[in-house]
Amino acid sequence: MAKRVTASEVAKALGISTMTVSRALNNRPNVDAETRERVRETAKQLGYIPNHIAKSLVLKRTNTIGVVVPEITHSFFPEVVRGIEEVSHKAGYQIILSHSAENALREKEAIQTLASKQVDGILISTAQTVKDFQFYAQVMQMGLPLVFYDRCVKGIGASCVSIDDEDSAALITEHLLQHGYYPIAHLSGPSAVLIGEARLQGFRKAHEKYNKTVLEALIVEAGFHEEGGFKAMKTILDRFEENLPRAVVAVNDPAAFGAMKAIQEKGLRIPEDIAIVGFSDDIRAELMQTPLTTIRQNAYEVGKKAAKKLIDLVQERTSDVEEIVVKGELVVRKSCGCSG
Amino acid sequence: MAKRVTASEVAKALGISTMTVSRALNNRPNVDAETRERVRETAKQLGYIPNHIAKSLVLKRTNTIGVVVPEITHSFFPEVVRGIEEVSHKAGYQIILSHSAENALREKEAIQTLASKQVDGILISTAQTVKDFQFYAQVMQMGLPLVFYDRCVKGIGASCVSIDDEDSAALITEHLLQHGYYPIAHLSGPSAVLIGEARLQGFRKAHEKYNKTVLEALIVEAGFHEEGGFKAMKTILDRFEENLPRAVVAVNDPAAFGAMKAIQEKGLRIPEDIAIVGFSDDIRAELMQTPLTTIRQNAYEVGKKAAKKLIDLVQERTSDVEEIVVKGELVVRKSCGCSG
DNA sequence: CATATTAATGTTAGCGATAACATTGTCAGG
DNA sequence: CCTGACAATGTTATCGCTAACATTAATATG
Repeated sequence: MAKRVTASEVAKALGISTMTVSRALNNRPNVDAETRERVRETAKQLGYIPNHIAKSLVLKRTNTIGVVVPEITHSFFPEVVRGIEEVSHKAGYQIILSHSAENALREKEAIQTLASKQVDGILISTAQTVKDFQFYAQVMQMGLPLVFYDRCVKGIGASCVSIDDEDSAALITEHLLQHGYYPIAHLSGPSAVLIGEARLQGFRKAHEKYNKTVLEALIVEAGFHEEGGFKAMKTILDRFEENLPRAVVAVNDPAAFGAMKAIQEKGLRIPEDIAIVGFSDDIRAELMQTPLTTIRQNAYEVGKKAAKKLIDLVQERTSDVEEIVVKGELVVRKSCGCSG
Repeated sequence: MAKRVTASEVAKALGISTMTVSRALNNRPNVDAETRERVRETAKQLGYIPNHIAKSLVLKRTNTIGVVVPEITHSFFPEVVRGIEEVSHKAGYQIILSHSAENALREKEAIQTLASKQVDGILISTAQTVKDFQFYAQVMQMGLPLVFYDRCVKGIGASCVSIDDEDSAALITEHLLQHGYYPIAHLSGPSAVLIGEARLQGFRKAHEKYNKTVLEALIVEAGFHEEGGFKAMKTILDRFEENLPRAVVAVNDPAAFGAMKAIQEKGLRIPEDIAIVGFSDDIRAELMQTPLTTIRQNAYEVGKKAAKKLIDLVQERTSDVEEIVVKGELVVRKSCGCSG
């Protein structure tokens, strides 16, 4: 590697001390205006690039934050990253991106590597396989600020930015109830996953608000994927052939897509015979033959808020533990039959 | 920040020198097996995390590569990043992700910041507004390896990994010619952009191969977006009402979507009246009413190959300048009417 | 048994920057 | 003209680690 120009070389070229060069380039006071100018010029001419590594070693601050993403491809996360990058960039921070690939071990390694690289803070969305939440607490005890986004771990004193799943699920369910749909089926997520649980809670909450009974038999576990949605919906269609629900709330869009297929295969019309809504505004939602009513999750906003919170912590502008919620937005399309 | 445990504290705890600790933890030879074990144990017990910043300062190597992405949201790039991350991670490198947002100035700043942070190399896809290619050359002269991905800059001695646009465009055009479609229109990209140019070349090449004349009037600039495709197609439909082309090769999928809308508004059928193909396998391509025949670009592979090449350069396993090409894959769907 | 060899460990210096203190020089005020 | 105050600059030490050389102790060799 061709060696880089250092501050002391700039100093030597000008016959002054390294310290003055440092002061001049960092806009410190007590530097003669003319000296400053000469330093700047010489630095530029010699192609001086400050060595941020050396700086970091002294200052104990890297202006870098670590971001751990469980799944890069899922369109939600790139949006989050965009938000993170936007805010970080403005604040003068760079991001080191790590991919845990939903793997607890890789996630742990990633965090350690980030700590080793002395990032000023970490943004993380936990991998699905993570069991040992204690580790996060340890990291925080080391004085490394940690903020969760999207998938949060509560009770360890970490701030957290997420989509309000419960409220959003309530919102979309209310939308159906309000338009007279009842009874409503729910294709639920895997029972162990928090997100699925929250959405189910929202589904119930909406019913309470409207004084309607939730028909437990109409809650069928579908998981997060299309096939699960298809199967779950088939189960419902078969079991309640004579007494079909008027509408379906799916735990997410892919599950809804599967369900729509099942409904159509049965020769039923959407939304006339059965209305259906999803969750997460998958890119395909508006492209379906019958565009899907759903909840748009503002991933970009999640990223921005999480980054802002982390940087506030890093810069000790606050030390509050917050649970920040980004509201979901109801996107009404044809599949619920409410638009017009 | 709670201060971290350092190697010398581990050393002190054991009554040995820092150097021995360093050697033990880095698996250097000439360390007594028992000592090594004791060091490891004590380090673990004290919660020692090596300071990679200090290490980098000495070794002049950060095990970090910079990645500059012009556009995070476009699904192509997250896939590339996934490929980069995959290969980098395996080789023990982390990535600093920068977003140029298609802005030449931001891109330049990003590169400088990355250089300042002493990344071992940079992967970059140029922002569309970049004019000053000389800057890349300067970066390389500083001894900072640079590999372009997807959008390349030639002639400055940088390696480059890209989709073979010309061949892919030829491939999909040939597919149409082979099935008897002629004449064929082309909705081209912005004339200044290399990618568009390459695809047009491929379009021509296919015609040559089949001894067909390219009808220049049927080449209309559409740009990369839906509206442009719509307008360009309308122009063609209006101008050649009596003598419509049998098929259309769009510069990319969004342009194709716009064109499809124009065709349908005109009351024509796809593919019966006019066949159409796109480029890039947008996620929507297979979800259209008439699923779109297109070229699938293996972004993941681009990322992997680019990262591999860069790391090879960084580790001086090679110094060859290569132009690596990832082949596009023809995805035949209904819109070209050739499937069955 | 003296010396060469090697394994295990220690010591010193330095990576490139900045903090903290030290030194100069200049000018105002008595 | 001397002194105090302050601006401009320099010096030294240090961040945490590792390279390179130095030292010690143990073993081998003739």
